[in-house]
Amino acid sequence: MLGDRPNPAPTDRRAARREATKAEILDAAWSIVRENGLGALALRDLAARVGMRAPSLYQYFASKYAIYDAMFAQGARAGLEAMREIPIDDPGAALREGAHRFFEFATSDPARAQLLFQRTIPGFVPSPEAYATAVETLELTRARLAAVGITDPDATDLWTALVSGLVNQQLANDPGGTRWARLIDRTVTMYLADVASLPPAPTKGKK
Amino acid sequence: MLGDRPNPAPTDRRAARREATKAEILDAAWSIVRENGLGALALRDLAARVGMRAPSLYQYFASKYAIYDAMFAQGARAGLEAMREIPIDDPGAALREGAHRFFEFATSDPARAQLLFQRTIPGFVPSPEAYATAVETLELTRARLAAVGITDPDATDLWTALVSGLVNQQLANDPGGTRWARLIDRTVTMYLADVASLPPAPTKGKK
DNA sequence: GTCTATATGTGGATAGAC
DNA sequence: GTCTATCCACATATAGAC
Repeated sequence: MLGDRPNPAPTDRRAARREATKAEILDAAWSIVRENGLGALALRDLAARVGMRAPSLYQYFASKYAIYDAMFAQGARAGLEAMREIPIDDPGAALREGAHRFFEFATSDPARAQLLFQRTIPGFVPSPEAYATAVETLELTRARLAAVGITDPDATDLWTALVSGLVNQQLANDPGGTRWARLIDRTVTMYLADVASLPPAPTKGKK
Repeated sequence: MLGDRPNPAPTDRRAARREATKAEILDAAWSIVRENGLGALALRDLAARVGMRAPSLYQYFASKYAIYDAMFAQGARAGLEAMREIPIDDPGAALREGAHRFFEFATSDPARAQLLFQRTIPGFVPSPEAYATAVETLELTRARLAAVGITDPDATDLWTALVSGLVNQQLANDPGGTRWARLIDRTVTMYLADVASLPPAPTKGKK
């Protein structure tokens, strides 16, 4: 039996090296995508950036979609972390801070936003695992709203529409600028006034 | 000189036939795009739908981008027409009707919305002529807001953010549903209250 | 004049040599 | 584990049949 396994436990070493290479590939993918747009990711270019030929990438990712999926997971994780640990001073402040952080997260990297929030790559659908992180972020937002006393589903949907609207207009019509960023506080104030003016909305039962 | 021009004036006939074929191609392109997504437009498929081979399309459009551009122009024209002739009963009603019409226009055809409002095809930029129609629609909205007494640029930007936010959330998270459509009236009311509560904003001069 | 046949270049992806 | 060679689908361009 001696010598049957020439590598007693180098498995973790291999795995670590492998993970490092995958990370390197993903970094290169992000740089391409940020430079030339999300749709401009070509495996040949990507391979060249990490000193490989295109087919070698298939040792690390099963397909181009798998690369997009890993990028989606990274982006979603970054978004979740950006939204974590917001100090709650008063009702309005927490929401305001949340809006600012999300806006900053989304507009600071247009390519990432396109990957996460628009379904723009033909045929690409994020895997359940990758998507779970995105859902977690939404849950966190929901919880934050609830902490402020907002539990009405309509009010929650309205909130997401407001924030996403500001982000979208900023990205589409004034990328890199502040035309819609300047409207965040006003929008939050407007939203809070609206929610306050409406009845708490009965949790169940029609009319 | 006689006989030099064997076709004295069939030019308009030819032109008419040609335009008809172009229209037929565009119709087929829309149907493909609505079925399989905006990015799924392949010239082979498109040609097959109109009984041609791919290269023949180049007799009618200089490139694939030219097809997208013609589609963009058609979409923008449809949007402009959808927003025209809104009866102005009272300030709120006109805005409300405008929001509903735009929402309906944008959400009723996701592929068209993607072409018009998201820059999703790599390398495609609408021609100035096609884009002019889209700008015209925005001007119309601006004029409608002005008719209601809203001329503050910030208030105008806020309006577009609100409407686009509702549209985006509807398309992204509940396509074909009414989850955000139901919030249009509430959003308009909220917006009008906000605009009314703020000072008219001095047209010029800082502070 | 209109379309077909054909060719080129660029993608993603796979098989097999080393 | 990385390479070369290759395949297939696609957009695109040109030559020539009808």
